[in-house]
Amino acid sequence: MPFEPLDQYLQRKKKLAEVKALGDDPYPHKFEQTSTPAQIVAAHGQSDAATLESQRVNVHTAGRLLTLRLHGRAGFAHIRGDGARLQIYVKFDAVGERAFHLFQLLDLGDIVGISGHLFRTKTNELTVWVDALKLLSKALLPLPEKWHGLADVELRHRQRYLDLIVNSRVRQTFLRRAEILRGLRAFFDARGYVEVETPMMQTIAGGATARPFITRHNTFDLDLYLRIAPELYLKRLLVGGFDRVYEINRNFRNEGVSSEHNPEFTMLEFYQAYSDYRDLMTLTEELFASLAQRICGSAQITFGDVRLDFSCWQRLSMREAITQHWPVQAGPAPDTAHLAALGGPRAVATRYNQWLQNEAVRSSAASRGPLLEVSSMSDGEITGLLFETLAEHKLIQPTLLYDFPTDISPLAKCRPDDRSLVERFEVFVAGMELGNAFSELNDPEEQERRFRQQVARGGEEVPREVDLDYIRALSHGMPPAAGMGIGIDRLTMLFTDSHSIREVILFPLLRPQPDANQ
RNA sequence: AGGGGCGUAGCUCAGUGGCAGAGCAGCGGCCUUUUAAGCCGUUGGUCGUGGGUUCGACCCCCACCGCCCCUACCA
Repeated sequence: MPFEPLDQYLQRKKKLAEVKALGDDPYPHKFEQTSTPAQIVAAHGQSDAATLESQRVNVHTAGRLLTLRLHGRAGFAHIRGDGARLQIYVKFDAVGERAFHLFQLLDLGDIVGISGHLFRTKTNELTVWVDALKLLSKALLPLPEKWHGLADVELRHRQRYLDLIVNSRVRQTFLRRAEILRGLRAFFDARGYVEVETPMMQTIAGGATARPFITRHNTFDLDLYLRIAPELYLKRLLVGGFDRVYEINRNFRNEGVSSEHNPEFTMLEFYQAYSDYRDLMTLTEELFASLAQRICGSAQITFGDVRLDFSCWQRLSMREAITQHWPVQAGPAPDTAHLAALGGPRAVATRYNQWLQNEAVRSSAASRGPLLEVSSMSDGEITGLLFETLAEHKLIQPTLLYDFPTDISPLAKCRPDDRSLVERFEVFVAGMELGNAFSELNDPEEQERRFRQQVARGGEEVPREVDLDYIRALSHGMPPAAGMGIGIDRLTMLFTDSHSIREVILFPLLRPQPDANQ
């Protein structure tokens, strides 16, 4: 079917017919490439004209035509393959009438195969002196503008293929994402972890609190949820005797989109038997430092206008974070003992709300933020909310935040000395939550009790029923273990200096356009 | 979901209450070492969509659609 711009589409169809009339197949099956443009540039980018002349390096290579400068009976062009640009020179005398005619029929965006030898032009650019030319694929649609490229963010995401052709930074970002995944696998493989895959379609969406997507299996006549976390299955594997497992794959959460959220996102989850969350704190610091080293060549990386140092971590309890980031204008900061006391968090939240209201009265302008709605919340939930409101986005340098309230951590083991807290920490960098880890609760009776509490409280983010098979698995005995989840998309944002999650997901979810098929 | 911003040629962008613009891409020429090639000529528009105000709307007003940013939910 013809696409816009129609005039150019039809023009290119006409050229395609002329190519066929020359006896050429515009879509041949293969082309023997001896080296890619990237390999040629890498191997000969430094060779001078005399060296190239004496060596006479012959190449067969291919790529997409990006620029074209015709000078009558000769012409220059750039092709790009494997991420690198290579100039080619096509001369009537060198290729003959028929091939030169084919050359004149080419459009920007066509994919061509060429053979010839390397030389340097007057301006000293490495160039292929073409002696044979073949069209490998006709492009019926034009490329975006060669100088400014494709800037419209929406178009870049909807037509990522164009973005990748035209914007080399985008290619670099996704190559780096792949390198991060390789680095993660290398890290865990080297430590004796087994990579596994667990169900993404589940009958009970557990392992996190989030609204799930629902889908349907026809033959079983069964509603299924797309998983919100692999956690409960990975821990079944701990029961089964895989003492170290990891999984890297998609989770699906039916929530809004933002620069830090996409409904499907990639998580790494790993579990390590006979360990607790302290071991994972150490492991986390090693992991981030080794990734930074592997990806950026240093433990320090640049993100926006800040320098992040992964060789130097801050460890902070949730209560300390609230105390430290309490707004000075709102009066004296609450101390951690106050936050730990029964009813303390509620009193602190009330004081915060009163300050907000006074502030709103004083300056008729917009208030500093919405009031905290804490009436139906427990102390632990309020503590979590206070942290998110006051401190989360201020944790820029790598931080391990620990001492989470038990009420917001149904899968974590309590601290032996304080049952209102669990052995859990989260990783914050650049104001983003990147990871979540804890000592895994393996007492089946306590786990069942906590699940039942959750279900009783209800809400769309909580499963409607208890995952009894998981409780049964725990009842067979799960070794003491620690586990962690790391958001790969956000991790990639950090290491590619990207400030929207949509820049690190090849095809982020966008609302379909009504005329998308026209 | 709420607030703010944006939407003009295939792409990148100007523009004004009074004939719709440029560069690139395209098309026709000239050109056998150019590189944002150049020179001459030229095609291309439902100005996001639908209403309204006006003698007249791309411009002002309203609604809707899409994207971006902030806030909320969330990782």
